[in-house]
Amino acid sequence: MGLSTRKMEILSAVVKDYVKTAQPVGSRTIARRYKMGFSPATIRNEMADLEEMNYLLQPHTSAGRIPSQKGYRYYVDELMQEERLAEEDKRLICRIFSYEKIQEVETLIRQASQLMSSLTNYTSLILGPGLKKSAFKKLQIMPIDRQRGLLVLLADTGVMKNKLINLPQALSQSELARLVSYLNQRLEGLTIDKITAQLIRELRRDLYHHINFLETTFTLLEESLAEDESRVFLGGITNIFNQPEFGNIEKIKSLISLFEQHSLLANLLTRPLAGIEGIIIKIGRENILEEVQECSLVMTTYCLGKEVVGTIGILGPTRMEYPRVVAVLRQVVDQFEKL
Amino acid sequence: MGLSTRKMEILSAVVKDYVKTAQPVGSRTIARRYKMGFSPATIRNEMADLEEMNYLLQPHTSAGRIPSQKGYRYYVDELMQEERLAEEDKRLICRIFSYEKIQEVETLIRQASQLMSSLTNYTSLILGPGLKKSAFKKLQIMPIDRQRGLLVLLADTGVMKNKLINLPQALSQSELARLVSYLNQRLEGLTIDKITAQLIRELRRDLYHHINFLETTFTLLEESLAEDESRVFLGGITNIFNQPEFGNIEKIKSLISLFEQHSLLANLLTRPLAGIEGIIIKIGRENILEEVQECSLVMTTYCLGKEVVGTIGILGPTRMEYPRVVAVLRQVVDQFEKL
DNA sequence: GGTTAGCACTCTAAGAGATAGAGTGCTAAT
DNA sequence: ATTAGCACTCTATCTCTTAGAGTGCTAACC
Repeated sequence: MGLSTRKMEILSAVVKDYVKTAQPVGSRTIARRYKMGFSPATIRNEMADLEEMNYLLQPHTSAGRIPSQKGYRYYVDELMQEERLAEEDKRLICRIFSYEKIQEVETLIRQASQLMSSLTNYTSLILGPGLKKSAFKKLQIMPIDRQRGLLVLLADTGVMKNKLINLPQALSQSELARLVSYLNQRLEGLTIDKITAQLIRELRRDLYHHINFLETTFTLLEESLAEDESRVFLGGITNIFNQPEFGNIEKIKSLISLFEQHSLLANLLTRPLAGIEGIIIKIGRENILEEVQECSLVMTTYCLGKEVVGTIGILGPTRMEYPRVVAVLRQVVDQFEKL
Repeated sequence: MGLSTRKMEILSAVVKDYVKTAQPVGSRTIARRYKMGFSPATIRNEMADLEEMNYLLQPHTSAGRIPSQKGYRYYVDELMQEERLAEEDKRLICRIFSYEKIQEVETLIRQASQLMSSLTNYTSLILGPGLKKSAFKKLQIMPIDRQRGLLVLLADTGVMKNKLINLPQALSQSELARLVSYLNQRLEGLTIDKITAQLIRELRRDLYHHINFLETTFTLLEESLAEDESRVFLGGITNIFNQPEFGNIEKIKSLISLFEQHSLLANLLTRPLAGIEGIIIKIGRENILEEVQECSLVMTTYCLGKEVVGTIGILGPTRMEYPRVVAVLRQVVDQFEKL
C-alpha cells in the first residue's frame, strides 16, 4: 500500500485544495498553486494512478479530481500535520475554563460548545456527563409538603438530578434524616451504575418498613440511567449549513431532524469510542447514521475526575479542515481534563 | 371598512385555498371549488376590488391572488371559525397531561411541545416557567464537603434551580440548619422577583455574621433572574421547513440561527403578550424579529398555580392553518391550567 | 345595474439548443 | 521518465421558444 512520495504530495495537495475551494482540483491548478516542479501532464498521470487506486475520484469525465473517502482516510492517517493553534485561539479556550472557578458543568459545556463551533466553523456536539458513569456523591431529600419531597442526587462529576417523590405519611422528620444519612453512608463512593443491584439486595434487607418509600428512590435511579445518555449539547448548528455541500435542502432537513433526536446523537458519539483513547476521526460512511454519511466527525472522550464521562465532537462535511479541527479539539479536551 | 358579504366569502375562499395549495388562487378556481353561484368574471371584479383595498395581492400580473397580511388579519379577526378538534386529537393531548401525575414540569413541557408540533405540522415554541414569576416555596442547602454546598431553590410552579456555593468554614451543621430554616420562614410565599430587594434590607440586618455567606445566595438569585427568561423549548423544527415557502436556503438558515438564540425567542414570546389574556396571533411583520416576518405566531400565556409563568406558541408560515392551530393551542393550554 | 361570455394580452415556468470553459487522456517528441 | 500539444468530453449558463394560467376589458345579457 506504499504510495510514492510524489503521489503522497499530490494526494495531499488535492485534499488541501479541495478543502479550501470545494471545487474539483485539476492538474494545472496543482502544478501552479503547489509548485511541485512537474508539469500538469505528469501530475495528470499520477492522478490517474491515484484514481485507479481509489484515493481520488472524478465527479465526471472532464472535471478535476476530488478525494475519495479512502483518500481522506489516508490523508488523515499518514499525511496531515496537526495545526498549531494561534495563541489568540488558545487564550480563548483557556479563558472559558478559568474564568470562574466554581461553575456549573452545564454552563461550562455550553460555552465550550459555542466556542468550538465558532473556532472551526463547524457544528460541535458534546455528550454531557451522565450519571451512569459518575460516582455517587451525596443524596438529599428536601420535604416540600406533607406528601411530597424533592430528591436531589449529586455525582462527583458535578452532575445532579432532581426528582419529585411521594413521601409516606408515616415518615417523621427525624426518621427521614436518619434514612438519608444511612443511604448516604451506604452508597458513598459507588459508581451510579453499580447501585441498582446493590440497593435491592442490601437495603431492602435493612429497611423493611420503608420499602414503599425506597421503591420511588429506586425508580428515580432507574429512570436516571435510562434518560441519562441523551444529554447532548449542540453548538453552531448554522455553521455546517454554510458549507456548499448543503446547497441541497433535503440534506439540511435530514440533518436538522437528526439534531432533534438526541438519543441518536448520543449513540453516534458513544458507539465508536468504546474502549478507545485519544482523538478519533470518522469519515463519511464510517459513521453509523445515514444522515451524516457525507460528514466527518472528529471526536474524543473526556474525563471529569478519573472516569470517562462523555464525548466531545466536531461535525463538518467530509471536506473538512482536519488539521485545525483536531488541534482545537485537543486543546479543549486538555483543558477539560485539567479540572 | 365593512366588506360586503360576498367579498367576505371570496376573501375567505382565497385564504382557505391558498393555505391548502400554496398557489395563487384564480377566479375560475374559486367559482369551481367553492360554488359561490357567480361566474369567474364577477369574482374577478370583486377580487380586483379586494386588491384595491389591500386585502389581496398579485405576485405578478397574470397570476391569481394571494392574501396580503391585511387579508389574513381580517380573516383571522372576522371570518375564521375555530376548528373542532377530532376526539382522537383531544385524547392525545389529554393523555400527556394525565399519564403520570407526578411529573417533572420540564418533561411535561417537552412532551407538549412535541405533540403540538406533530398535530399541527408546524414548529412549537414554549417558554418554560421561569423562577422570576414563580412564588418561593422552599430552599435547602446540602453540604457536599467542607467548603462547598449545593443550594437548591424550589418554586411553587415546580421549577427548581441548583447552584454550587462556597460555605464559610466557620459554619457548623446546626448553624446551617438554623440559617436555612430561618430563610425558609422569611421567604415563604414571596414571588421570586420580590426577593432581591427584601433580602438586602431585612436579612442583612438580622444576620450580621453570615453576610458573607448570604452574598452567594443572593448572587444565585440574581443570576437566576437573569438566565431565567431564556428557557425555551422547541418542537418539530423540521416541520416548518417542509412548508414550500422555505424552498429558499437562506430563509432556512436565518430561522435556524434564530432558533439557536433562545434569548431572542424568549423576547418574541414575551413582549407581545404583556398584559393580554387569551390567544393572540401575530402575522408576518407584526412580529418583532425580522427572521419571522414571513411567519405567523399563534400564542398565549399559561399559568401554573395562579401566576402567569410562560408562553406557548406555534410558529408557521403566514399561510397557516389558523383555525386548526388555534384549536390545538387552546386545548393544550386548557389542560395546562387544570394542573 | 349587476352579471356574464369572449378575447386579447401578460407573465411565468419549463424545455431545447447553442456556446464557452475547464479538464482530461492520449500520442508523439524531448 | 517527462512534457507539449491537441482532440475530446462534460457541465454550466445563456438565449429562445412555447404552453398554460389568469387577468382586464368590452360588449352583450337579464
